[in-house]
Amino acid sequence: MVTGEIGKLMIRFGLCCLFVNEPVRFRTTTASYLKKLSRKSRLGKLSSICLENSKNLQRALISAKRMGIGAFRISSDLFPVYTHPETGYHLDDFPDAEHIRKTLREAGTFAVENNIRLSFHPDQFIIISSPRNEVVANSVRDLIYHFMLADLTGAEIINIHLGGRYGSKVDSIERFRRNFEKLPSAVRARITLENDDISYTPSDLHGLCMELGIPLVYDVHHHRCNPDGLSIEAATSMCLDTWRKGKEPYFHISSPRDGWNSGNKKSHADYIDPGDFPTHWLKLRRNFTLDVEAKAKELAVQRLMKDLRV
DNA sequence: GCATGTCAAGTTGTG
DNA sequence: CACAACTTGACATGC
Repeated sequence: MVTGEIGKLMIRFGLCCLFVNEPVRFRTTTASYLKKLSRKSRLGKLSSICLENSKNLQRALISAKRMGIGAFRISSDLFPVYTHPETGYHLDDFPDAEHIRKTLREAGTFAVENNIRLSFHPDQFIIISSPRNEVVANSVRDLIYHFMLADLTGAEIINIHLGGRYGSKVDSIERFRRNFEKLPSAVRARITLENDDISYTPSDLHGLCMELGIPLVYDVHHHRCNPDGLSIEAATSMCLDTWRKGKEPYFHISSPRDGWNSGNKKSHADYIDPGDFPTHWLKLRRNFTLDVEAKAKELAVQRLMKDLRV
């Protein structure tokens, strides 16, 4: 059983990228270090990091299964600095390329067999709505990198934000719409959009998502930081609209580290305050996945599952 | 061996 | 105008 069961409702709890108490350690490196190495030793080092990270993904899923965690967000750094302009590389450049592919496919099979959903959440540099062509081009490249990993592991979701405002949200949404078409259709099929904590609310994104067929990931913490006048109930149902039947919606939750009355509501706390979980969600008639964004990682997921079963 | 400084990228908001 | 915050630890380096 990978889902929390509350009455008839099934909530699938998700962990983001890392564990604090499990023997799962993802390695990384930096472009400035790689630049000092010859091409051969550079590729050797990267190959061994990527292979180890792929094995760690398997370990991560085994741990998730044991804990009843039903979704896992894979770190964008699984293959470090893959799209860097100077030290970027391709999987086929590696001595261990086939071994890495096999390891990632096995992780994907394990996820399917154990009903664990996989996703990616590329970071803040991926901006499809930027007025700067170079930023858009880099973002497209990075999304294609994410797609490669998603294809190997079977991850169904690549979740991004709309981007900056650049003085006009309406114009920026229009640019997103145009630039989105530049993505290969296989990549587009995995993209979701999430409301953010400073600019784009569920109301801002709903029309675009409906038109382009992009599922809207509802982050209730961001909605509280960056409200649009909609109640949580209304925003939830607006986001659910964008997920076609049979596709399980994603929600995100977190609690503010310094409390709701502080100047800084955005930083994430170690754990989720159960009071921040919208009671309305317990009455939904649809199953959903809830990614828990909390610093205590799997401990926070386990605590929230326990708190909600009371 | 341990402490420390560094790390590719964009954008916004604060001081 | 400069810098921190999103996230975020892990690594190489230097003592």
